Amino acid sequence: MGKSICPRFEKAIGLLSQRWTGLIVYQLLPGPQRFCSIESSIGISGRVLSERLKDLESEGIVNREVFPETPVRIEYSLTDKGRSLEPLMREMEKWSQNWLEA
Amino acid sequence: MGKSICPRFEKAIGLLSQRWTGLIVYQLLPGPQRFCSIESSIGISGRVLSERLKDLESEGIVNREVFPETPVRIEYSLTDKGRSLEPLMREMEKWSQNWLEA
DNA sequence: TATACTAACTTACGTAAAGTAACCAACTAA
DNA sequence: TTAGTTGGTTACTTTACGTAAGTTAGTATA
Repeated sequence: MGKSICPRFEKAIGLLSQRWTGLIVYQLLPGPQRFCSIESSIGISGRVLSERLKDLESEGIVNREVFPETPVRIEYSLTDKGRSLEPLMREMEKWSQNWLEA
Repeated sequence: MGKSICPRFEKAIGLLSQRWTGLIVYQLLPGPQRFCSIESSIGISGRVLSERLKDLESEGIVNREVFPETPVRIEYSLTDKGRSLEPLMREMEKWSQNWLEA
């Protein structure tokens, strides 16, 4: 009954508590990457990566750019909204360094 | 192949990208809460809440204390490790305020 | 001409995680 | 004796995810 949580916060945590979403954003922080590169670097399946990238694009967090080369190159990058998640990611890095063991 | 992500970071993001984990921690930030209170405040099912609280306890993030009253009262609270997630939660709050619509 | 190669997906199918609802144990109050 | 409380668990259904094969478009090779 006492659902007193801010709906914006709930949406944010809903986004980032979806499997892989955080890692995809983290992986794009240094710069644009293509599909196969993200796929192999974080170990996600192509099926789910495709799904996540569409979600993130529709949320305005990720941008998709097509380069009609051969074979086609498609680059995914963070929008301003996506890059603004960097402080959060840095906090996560800090926490993991301070509180988790190697 | 290029799995260059720090294993500690991967573990952290693995924890927080499990559904409900973030909301449970967030809900415990102000202080101890009992099972039914967490359940109703975030809208999680009892089955999964029970599962998550066990996980979080075994990760040293949440503490479980039994008060043998009638009916029994069980309080869940954050450990130091759990409370250390507060900066991350605050960043999430900030981001949601700045970038998501109501 | 036919076969093969690449990137970026999509489809079909099986397994794992989560939601729903009913039930249980222990204790007390009516 | 019946009912009510908290903090669960169990059985079952639905949704999410993983795996592997197939698709499309545009070359390049034999």
